[in-house]
Amino acid sequence: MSIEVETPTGARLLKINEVATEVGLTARSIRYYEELGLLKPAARSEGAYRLYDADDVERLRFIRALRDDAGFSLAEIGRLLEDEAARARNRERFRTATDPAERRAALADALVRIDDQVAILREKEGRLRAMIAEAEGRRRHIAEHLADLDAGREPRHVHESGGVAR
Amino acid sequence: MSIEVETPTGARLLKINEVATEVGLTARSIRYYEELGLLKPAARSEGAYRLYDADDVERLRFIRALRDDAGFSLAEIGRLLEDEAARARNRERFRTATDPAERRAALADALVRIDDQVAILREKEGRLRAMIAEAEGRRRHIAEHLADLDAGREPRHVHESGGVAR
DNA sequence: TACAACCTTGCCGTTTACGTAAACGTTATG
DNA sequence: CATAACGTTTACGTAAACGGCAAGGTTGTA
Repeated sequence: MSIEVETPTGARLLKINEVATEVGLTARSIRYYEELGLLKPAARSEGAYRLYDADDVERLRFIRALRDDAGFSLAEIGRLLEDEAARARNRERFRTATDPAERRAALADALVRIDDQVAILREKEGRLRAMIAEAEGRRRHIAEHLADLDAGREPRHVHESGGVAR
Repeated sequence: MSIEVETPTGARLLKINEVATEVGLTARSIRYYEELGLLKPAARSEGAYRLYDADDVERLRFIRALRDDAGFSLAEIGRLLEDEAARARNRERFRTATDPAERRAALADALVRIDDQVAILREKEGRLRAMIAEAEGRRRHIAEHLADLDAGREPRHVHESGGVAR
């Protein structure tokens, strides 16, 4: 009996090592994330194999980026993405809603959550930019001293040899 | 006998808990960073108390920012800041150099290292910005669906309920 | 000089984020 | 239908980044 389960839209579902390769994680990490409630595979095979759809893959990619690029802890990521139970509820809520008002509400919720995510990412970006600005300040300071030296001028009061990076 | 050791420029040296409060770290963390070779206090008191100067404080602030704001591991921070032995060497090299060419070389080295730091921070910023852009893409996608719904139009093919954040 | 308030070096404990192996079930293929 | 190649759960192991003692020495002040 084949495992070739298909999603409603016809896309293939991936087994854990397939998604792992796809998104650049290990199967162990993915299972761990599930244990933490960060994501649940869209389905399980007859024999209990985890099966992931495109949406899961996207979520895993996002998790990885939040971890590697943004440097968030898994706990923070959990808060950012909300818990998996709510995700499943909202997913079903949208999929099965016959009432347009219901579907609208689900989308509106998703919008608010994304706005929160963007705000948090923007704040982090701001702090990073501040650090860069500071580092460039130190750079200018040193370059200035260097210029003074090259111009034969004596440094007035070299209070330090140049700040953090010596 | 007082501990009031003074730096060449007359500034007071701080004891570990004083710097800890100053930069927002714990004494334990600071000792751990020393153990990892991230920084060594400028001096020790007669009775072996750690004594930090303004330069150390600045370095600790930078370490903290790299950890909290940029999300680097202590190992990465170590690579970014180079090892403490080199720091001490270069510090002494600059302080004691009578020859301007020597001093120039020390400053030039510092400049190169800061440039590296800035480049690494910039790269991180780039990845963060990419994430933000992606999140905003998702946001637009959802907003569009929402607009369609509100306009009474039927969604053409709601392949998902909205991406990562549901 | 007595003493509280700090500091020192061990050293063991804890949380996070997985790695790794055991023992066993599942799936695709010849 | 045999079997290799994958998957499952369970559980113990580990590196990173500290927290928190204990046992003792140091410092500023009364």
